[in-house]
Amino acid sequence: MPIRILLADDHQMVRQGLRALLEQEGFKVVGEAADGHQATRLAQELTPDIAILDLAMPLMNGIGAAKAIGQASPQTKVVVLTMHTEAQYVLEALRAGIRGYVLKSRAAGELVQAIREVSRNSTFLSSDISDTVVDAYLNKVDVPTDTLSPRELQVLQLVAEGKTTKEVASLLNISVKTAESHRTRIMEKLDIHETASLVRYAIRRGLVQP
Amino acid sequence: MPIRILLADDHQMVRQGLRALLEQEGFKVVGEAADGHQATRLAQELTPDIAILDLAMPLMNGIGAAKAIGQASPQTKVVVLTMHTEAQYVLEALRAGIRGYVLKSRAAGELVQAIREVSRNSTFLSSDISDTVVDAYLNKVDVPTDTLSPRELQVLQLVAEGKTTKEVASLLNISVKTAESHRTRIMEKLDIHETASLVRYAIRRGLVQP
DNA sequence: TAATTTTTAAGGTTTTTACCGGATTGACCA
DNA sequence: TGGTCAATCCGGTAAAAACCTTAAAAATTA
Repeated sequence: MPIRILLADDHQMVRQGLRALLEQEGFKVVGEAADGHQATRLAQELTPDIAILDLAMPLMNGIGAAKAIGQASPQTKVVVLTMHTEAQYVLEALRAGIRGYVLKSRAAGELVQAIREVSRNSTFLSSDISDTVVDAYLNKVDVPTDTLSPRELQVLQLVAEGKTTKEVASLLNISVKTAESHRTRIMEKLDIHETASLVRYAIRRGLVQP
Repeated sequence: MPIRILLADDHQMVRQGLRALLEQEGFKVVGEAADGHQATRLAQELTPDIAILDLAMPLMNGIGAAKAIGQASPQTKVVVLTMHTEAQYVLEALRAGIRGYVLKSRAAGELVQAIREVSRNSTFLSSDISDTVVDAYLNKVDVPTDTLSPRELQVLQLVAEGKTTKEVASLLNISVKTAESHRTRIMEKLDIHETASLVRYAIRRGLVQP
């Protein structure tokens, strides 16, 4: 029985390319998602063996999606596929429970290898990921953590993407007032008082692309 | 005789995926490049019919590569493949002599269509490209793009720094209304509709630090 | 279990934006 | 030299968004 895969990347063209590559290798791509929300919903519905998640996605980024999928479909193992080599991203992903971390700058063979390793319960990190990062994770060295709650991170990402409070509310299925509350609280916590600074903060945190 | 294609994108995995898709369609990918320099060299060496260029590449970006290829291999037609929908990217690309502009967020079919159109000397723009840009292009109207006036750049920077419109006005010794109309005009020019996107644009332009 | 944080929400107020308009200056061009 | 156009400037009004305060389930943690 082929390994069943969910593919999440915000660029349809990239997804189609990856699908072609993966199907050549005998994997079965059972679903595609363009954002973290959709990925989570599809993971719950399809319970794929592997979810391949881009880190930079709108509405909900890869980290958020990894956590959500861990809840919605525990048997699904997550492989992150990204351009980011920075330690911060890797560690955050590992803490979110991902099993593989593959760089887009590497050959497709690495993704294939990652899928095979992860699906037999091992882990896989692209060869460019420094050993120090892994050490840091294993030794549980303290890295400055976000004081923001998961929900707040979600709201922050959406705000930084340019969503209005109304849009945020409807995307998260909460009232406008609640969305407002979240944003107010984020600003309080971060001691930030304008949207522009919030956007810059979100970019520094890697929640959105510049 | 199949259409001969040069593929340039800084992510090997994406290139491999696109190659798979294009070869399924009967095109012949004769070369791959990971940056603008390499793309230019290969274009000169291989004189492909079509060069597909990502805009975001190291060493030399897609625009620079498009111009260089126009010199090095005049018979090669350039199709830009990117995630950017902003007017200034599109127009800049058009001015650099590109023949197709395709968004990565669209289906691969659009890239195929673009290749066919361009290779028979037509042009192709992805359907998400704003109508105003298309109009500007079709009417050959010289629409100002990133040619923000000095005053507008000033306002943009202040806005991106988190200054309120009121603060901008007082810093520049103009009325709030004037500051507002500057910002409105900036957004018009850039085809951007929220402050958050404006901030991200300013960061990309290097006007402010993230 | 108790304490705390998170997430949710509303009512009333203030601020900002969107959209309409027009005026002036200076540069460029036919 | 008169016309055009971009840049700069400013105002009114209606709508939208943000802000302030309060608060109560729900989830987490101690």
